[in-house]
Amino acid sequence: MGVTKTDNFNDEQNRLATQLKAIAHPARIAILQHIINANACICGDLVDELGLAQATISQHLKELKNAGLIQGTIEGVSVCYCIELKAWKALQNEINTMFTSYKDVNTCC
Amino acid sequence: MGVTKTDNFNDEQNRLATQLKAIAHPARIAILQHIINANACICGDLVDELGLAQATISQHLKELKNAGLIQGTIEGVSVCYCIELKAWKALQNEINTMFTSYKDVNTCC
DNA sequence: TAAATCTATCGTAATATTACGATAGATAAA
DNA sequence: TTTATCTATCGTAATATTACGATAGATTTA
Repeated sequence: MGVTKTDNFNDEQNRLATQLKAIAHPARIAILQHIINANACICGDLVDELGLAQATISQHLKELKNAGLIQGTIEGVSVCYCIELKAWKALQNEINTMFTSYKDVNTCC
Repeated sequence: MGVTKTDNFNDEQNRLATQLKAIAHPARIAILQHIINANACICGDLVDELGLAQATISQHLKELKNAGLIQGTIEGVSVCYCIELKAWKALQNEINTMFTSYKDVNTCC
């Protein structure tokens, strides 16, 4: 198969999984870190930085855009990408909620 | 292709991506939530809870184990799983570091 | 207008992931 | 010992992901 059985899970679980998948790739992590470090935005120099083909970078950027985590603005001939603060904070929150929901009570096996 | 070019990225980026991938699936999120909610541990009732085949659940558990996020203890005929606190906290920290590294300075596009 | 530059998309090949039935192995119960 | 119960693994089919060359579209420069 290869199809995730989305119906078996609730919306929250599916949405969180989708967003996590968006950042669960070294290239996309590197892209996000680069955008963050540049403080402002970044365009096609990601291609030089990451050593991946231009088509590949573009594809990764698209996935981050689809996840709503970044936003692109056309600037002349190039495109400037930056973090979408709202979605960024929201995802951070959701992840944190999951992680902090585990209280270490020594009742485990 | 389909092979991630691991060599293009540093160890931190690759490790983080691997662990994120481990939790970037609704079934595995549901499994983690279930383990957390049960407070102690959980065995094969995940099969009843999630509506996935036993082989599928076992496979997901294996991936979480491989990521070091859970730990299983044999208890008679069944196996009891629980969160691996150390790895859990470590991942939470790494993720949080990434998210908080973004300071919203209004210099973006 | 023509050439140059940058990015997105298409098509495609290689590989990974997801799910499940079948089955094996291990322990408990009869 | 035999049977029942539970979990892991194997094999496999369906689908998704990753990467890249080629190319198209859009804008700027010459």
